[in-house]
Formats: sequence, C-alpha cells, structure tokens
Amino acid sequence: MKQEVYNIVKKSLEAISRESGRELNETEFEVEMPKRKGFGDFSTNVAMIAASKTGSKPRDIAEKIVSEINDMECKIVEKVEIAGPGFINFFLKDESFVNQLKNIYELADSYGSSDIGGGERVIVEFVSANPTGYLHFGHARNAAVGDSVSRLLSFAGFNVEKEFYVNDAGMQMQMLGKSVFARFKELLGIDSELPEDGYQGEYVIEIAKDIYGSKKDELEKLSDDEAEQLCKDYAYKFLINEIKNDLSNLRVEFDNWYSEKEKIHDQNKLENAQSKLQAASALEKKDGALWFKATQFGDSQDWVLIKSDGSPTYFIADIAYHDDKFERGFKRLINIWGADHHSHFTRLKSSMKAIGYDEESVEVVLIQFVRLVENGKEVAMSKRAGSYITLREVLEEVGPDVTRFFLLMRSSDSHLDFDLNLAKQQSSENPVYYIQYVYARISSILKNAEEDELNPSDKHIDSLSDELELAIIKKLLSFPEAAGSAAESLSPHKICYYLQQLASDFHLYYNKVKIINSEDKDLSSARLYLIICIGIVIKNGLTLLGVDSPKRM
RNA sequence: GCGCCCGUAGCUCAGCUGGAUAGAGCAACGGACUUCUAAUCCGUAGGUCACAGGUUCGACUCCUGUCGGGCGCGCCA
Repeated sequence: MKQEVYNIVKKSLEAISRESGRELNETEFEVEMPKRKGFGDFSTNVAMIAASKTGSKPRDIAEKIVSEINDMECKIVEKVEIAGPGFINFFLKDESFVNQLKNIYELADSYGSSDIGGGERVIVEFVSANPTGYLHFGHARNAAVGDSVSRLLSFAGFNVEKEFYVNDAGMQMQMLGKSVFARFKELLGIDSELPEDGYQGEYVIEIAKDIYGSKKDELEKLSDDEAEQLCKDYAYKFLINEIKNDLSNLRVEFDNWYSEKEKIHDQNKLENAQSKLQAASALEKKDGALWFKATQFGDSQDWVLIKSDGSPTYFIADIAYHDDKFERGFKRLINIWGADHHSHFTRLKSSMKAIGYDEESVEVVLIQFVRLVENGKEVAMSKRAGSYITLREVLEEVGPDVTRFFLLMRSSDSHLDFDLNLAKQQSSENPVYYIQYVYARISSILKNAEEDELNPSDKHIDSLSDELELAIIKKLLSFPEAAGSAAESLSPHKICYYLQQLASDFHLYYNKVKIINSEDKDLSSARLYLIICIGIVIKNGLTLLGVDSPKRM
C-alpha cells in the first residue's frame, strides 16, 4: 500500500515536470505512516524536499501535486490534504485496508516474513561463555538477544547459523582443572589451597565430589599434572553440558558448538592467520613478542599476538576464528558481545581489514549490563566471589517466557533493570501476560464460536467498519514493516513495543464489542476472521522473541 | 588522559536512522464485573527531552563543547 502511494506521488511529480519543464521527477522523498490519526494513513514530505531544491514555497508545490493527484482518480485514495509546513497526507478508502486481511489469513505463520536477506549467509555468534562455571544472569541477556536477532534475520530472509564459540584452549581452563583438583584433594583430607585466581563457586566442590565418587582410585594413581588434566576434562564436559541445558531451557539452541581447541589450535589455523597478516605486512617483532600493527588499520594501539614465551594470545585465536567464518562462506559476521568487550571490536575489525575482508561485514551488537533488582535493591552477581545469580535460578523462578521478554524489551545499548518482583507477578503489571492473554482470549472465543456453529469467513469483511477495527487492521498491516525494521537494526525490542501496542488495541476492542453475536452471523463471521488475523500476528511476533503463545491461561 | 554506551513524566524505558501538538507501561487518583477468560477496559494528573552553542524550512534525533552515570584502555580471555 505504501508502495502504491509512493507510485502515485511519483507519477504526479513526473506530470508536473512535464508541464513546467522543471526536473522534479528525481526528487527523493519518503512516504511514511504518521503518528497521529489526523494526519492520514500515509504522509509524504515530497513538497518540502522539492521546495528546498527549487527555492519555491513548500505549500505551493504541495498544491500542484495534490491537484495532479486529484485528477488521476486513484482507486485506493479517499482524499488528499496539505497540512503543516507542507506535508501531503493521504486518507485511503477503508475497504482497501480491510481486503488486506485475506493476505494475513493466507500467509499465516509466514505473515511478516520477507526476502530482504535474499538468502545471504549470516553467522550470529553469541553467549560464548567460558565453560568454567554456570551461566550467570548477564549471559542470559546475551543469549536472548542473540537468539532473537537470529530469528529476526531468518524471518527477513537471511540464511542464519547460530554459533557458540567455546573457549576451551586458554588459561581459564587450566585454572578450572587446578581448582577442581584442589577441591578433590580436600576431599581426600589433604591440606590444599585453591589457586589465587581459582574458581571459588560451590559447583567446583560438587564436581570434585562427583570425581571423588566415580574416579577416586584412578586419579590417585596419576601424577599431579595428569590428575589436573583429568579434572579439567571432567569439569569441562560437565559444565558444557550444564550450559547447554540452561540455554535449552531458555529455548536457545545453537547450530554449532565451535571448539577453539579443536577447530583453531589443532588445525593450525593460528599459523594460517599469522601468515595472512604477514602477507599484509601487518606484523612486527618487538620485545621478543609478535605484534599486530593495528594502528595501521584504524585502531588506537598495537596488540600482541604471540607472547615472548611463545604462547599465542586470545586475540590471534580470535583473528583465526573470524577468518575461518569468512572462509566458511558467511557474508555477515554478527557478534553479540557484552559492552565490556567494546575495545575488542575495533581491534578485530582492523585485523579483518588487514587480511583483506570488508570490515563492514563484521558487526557487533553490544549488550549493556543487566542489573537484577529485587525489593528495590540490586542483587550482586560476581562470578569470582562464587555468589552470583545464575540463569538457572531465574529461570526456575519466572520461566523462559518472562525471562526472555524482560531481557528483550529494552534496547541493547541501554542498561537494563530486571525487576524480579515484577517478573514473578502474574498480573496486569506484567507485559508478557498482557500480550499472551490476547492469544488466549482469541483462542477461547474461537472455541466458543465453534460450539455456536459460527464460522470465520472473509465473505462479509466489508462490514468491519468500526473505528477500532480499522485501527487494528492498520496495525496488523504494519507488522511486516516492524519485523523488517527490527531485523535491519538488530533490535528485538521493537517487536516488544509493537506487540504491546497491538495487545492494547485488542483488549480495548474486546471490551467494546461482542465478537460473537448470534443475531448477526455475517458480522460475527467477519469479526472472527479479524481476530484470527490478530492471533496470527501476535503469535508470529512472540515467536520472533522466542515466547510461547498459550491457548489457555 | 583516550575510547564506547547512557542522560526524555515520580520509577523503568520507547521515539521508526531530521518532521507536524513529546509517547508507553508501572506507581497515584476517580470510575466499569448477571464477562465471548476483569491476567481486562475507560478517565484524570504528570515534561525547560541534562546544559550551552552550531548545522536548516524544521533538532529529542545530526555536529562541537560542558556536566553527570556505567564500562573499557594487559605479553588475561
């Protein structure tokens, strides 16, 4: 519809250009849906743009355009007005909206999807937490956003893979092994202390107990180094499994679990990355270490790739990893990172630029911190202290629907207060239930209609003439745009806002009119048809957020 | 010192990549239950968009600076 309005304006511009000899037909203008009702269904700023080009008054140009449009006799246009500084507002005929419902009904689950992506391959990497402990609540926001962004992009026609990068090769893993082994020795009654930077959490003791129960004899025969190694492997398997479980309970499933050790280190990818950087003359030896001259590629400082003791840094592994993503054929590399990693972004981009990739293909969504608030006070979540709030604890208390919605409802680059009290409330204050309730109500009405032998039908949808009905239909018709815009800007929170508005419209409508009215079967059938369409959009929107649409509440 | 994010109603936040009279939810106050599920709806009140300049037809939005809050600036990951 927007396109049709655009074409009408375009045509009138061409006509005016022909008459006056002025080159107005190349004016770039926008057609948008105005915020206010009084400004029509669509609005264009074309007159203002054209005016600044030609030096004449916006309203004069608007008058010409409008009279041109009035001469054209467009089927969908009811009337056209000039308003404010020179906006041209279009009021379309009601039936042109109502008829679009059929489109929603037929497309059903795929309504709102698009082919903006054209099948382009995209990799979304997120969470990627070190498998050295349970996921804490900060990871949950990353997980929810990453997963929802992936859903948005798939819906918009991209070919998306979700990947968890497992940091199983670094110092952290060694430390985990040492920590577990120290706890194991404690169980044997041997006096031992946790390493200085060791992991203090309760789970380390639990894991040690597991090992004590099943592998005590085996372990006692080994040297300390070997025992540490065994502890590490055991703890790793245990924790990665727990992480998978937690994510699964949050309805986050990954396509790939990409092991840094197996896929990078054991495959000589580090050397590969190093030689690519060498070929770009981006390397330098200094103080016994190998440096990447990032300053030559836009960063503010240089970075060490190989330490003076010969061991690789995390950074060179990450360069190799991202090089590998491109090698695997992905055109867009999207990373969901905590805001504390922002400096790493510049570094990574400059390295990709050095190797010869388009740095614009590497995108990062930075996630600001989550504060967990209960009873007006912040709940601490320090990992090292061992007393952090885990994703699991929150999931057990409030469930995946509320957890996900709350984590998604704010823009990623805004700090988020997660109010546990509010999340736990199953009441009107809780926006998740508010939206889900729409779906439940609709399902319930449809069930009742069936019992009354009333069937939804598009035969009489012209009778949908209530102001609210038209408002809802217009809102439904803007869903594809909302989904597209959310995908484009990698912003799931836009879907949250959209759904809250739609839910509000529906509840208002529900309170105002009876959907089922056995006195007027034609109208009822049309209204049933309408609420099915509302249900479709609610469900599609919630699915993009990874939230369920229950039929009963 | 340098870099990134934020500053909008009492609170938590939107504001579609410059548009028309600034938008929700919650909290507050007043109303609507013989209900197609009241987990709902209606009404009232609430604002110098942190501050100061600049860019232009037009700025909450873009640029510069100041103030305030968060985060980062390792041969850690």
